[in-house]
Amino acid sequence: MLDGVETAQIYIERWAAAAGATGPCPVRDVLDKIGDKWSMLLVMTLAGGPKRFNELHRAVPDISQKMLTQTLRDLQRDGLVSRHVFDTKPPSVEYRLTRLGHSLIVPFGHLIEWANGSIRRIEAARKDFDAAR
Amino acid sequence: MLDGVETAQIYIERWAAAAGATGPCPVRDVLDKIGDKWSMLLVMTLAGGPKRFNELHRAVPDISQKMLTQTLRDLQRDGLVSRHVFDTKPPSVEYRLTRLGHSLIVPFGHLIEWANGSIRRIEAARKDFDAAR
DNA sequence: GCATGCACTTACCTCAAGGTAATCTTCACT
DNA sequence: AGTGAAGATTACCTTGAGGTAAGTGCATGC
Repeated sequence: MLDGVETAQIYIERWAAAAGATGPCPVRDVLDKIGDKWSMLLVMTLAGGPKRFNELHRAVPDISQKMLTQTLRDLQRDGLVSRHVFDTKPPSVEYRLTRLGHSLIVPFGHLIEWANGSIRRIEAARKDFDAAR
Repeated sequence: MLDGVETAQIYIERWAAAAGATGPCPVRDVLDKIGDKWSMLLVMTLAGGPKRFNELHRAVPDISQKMLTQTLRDLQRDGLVSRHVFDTKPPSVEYRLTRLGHSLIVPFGHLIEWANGSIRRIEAARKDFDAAR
C-alpha cells in the first residue's frame, strides 16, 4: 500500500476503469452492501465464529427477524456467508463466513480504524459548521 | 495491520466498545456517509485535486445539481472538504479535500482493491445461488 | 393440552434518500 | 433587450429500505 496523492490517482483510475468495464461499478455494488444497515455488523459478528440464527439474533438484538433473514440471504447469495442445516430434532441452522467473507475483514478493518480515529475531528467539524450557521 | 481471525476479534471489540461509548457508533456514522450514493465518488474525484462546482458536475455527470450541492455541504460539514469562494466576475467556488478528507483515501482504497479483486467471485456466487433457486 | 423455542415467511406501513424541474442572482457578451 | 454561465435553492414526487406484527410447522417440557 502506497500513500499520498498518487495513491488516490491509482485508486480512482482503477475505480473508473472498473466502472466503465463491466457495466455497473464493482465498487458501487460492494458499497451498497457495506452501506446497508446490517450486513457488516453481521459479518463482523460472524468473524468471531459460526453462529446459529437465534444466536445471531441475541448477539444483534435490535435487528428484526425479517432483516436478519434477508441480510443473511443476501450475504449468502454474494458468497460471503455459508448456511448449514443440521437435521436435529428442531432443525438447527448454522451460519459461517466463507473465505471470501473472511477476506473482507481486513480491508473493512482499515475503515473501522479510520472511523474510530477520525470521529472526534468529524464531530468537531460538525460543531464548528453548525455554529457558523 | 495484522491478519487472520484474531484481527477480526480486535476490530469487533473496538467497534463494540466505540458503539457503547459515545451513544451512536462512529462506524455506523461513517458507514452512512460512505454508503450513500455520491459522497465517496466526490471524495475520490476531489482526490485528483481541487475542483469547481461545474467542473465536478462535468466529472460526475449523472449526479443532479441538488445532490451535488447537498453532498458537498455534508462533506464540508464533516470536515472532509473545504469550500473557497473567489470574488471573480461571476463568483467561482472551489472545493478541495482537507487533510482529514485525504486521510480517508488510503483506508477506502483497501476497500476498492477488495471490491475489484472480489467482484468476479461475488458474481459467480450470485449465479450459483440463483441457479440453485 | 398448552406454551415455548427454533427458523422462518408474509402483509402492511413509514420515512427518508434521491430524482426532476423550475426558479434565482449577478455579470458579461452581442 | 435577450441569452448564457456560475452556483445554487425550492417544491414536488417516487422508490425502496427497513420496521411491526402476526402466522407457520414441528418438537420438547410442564
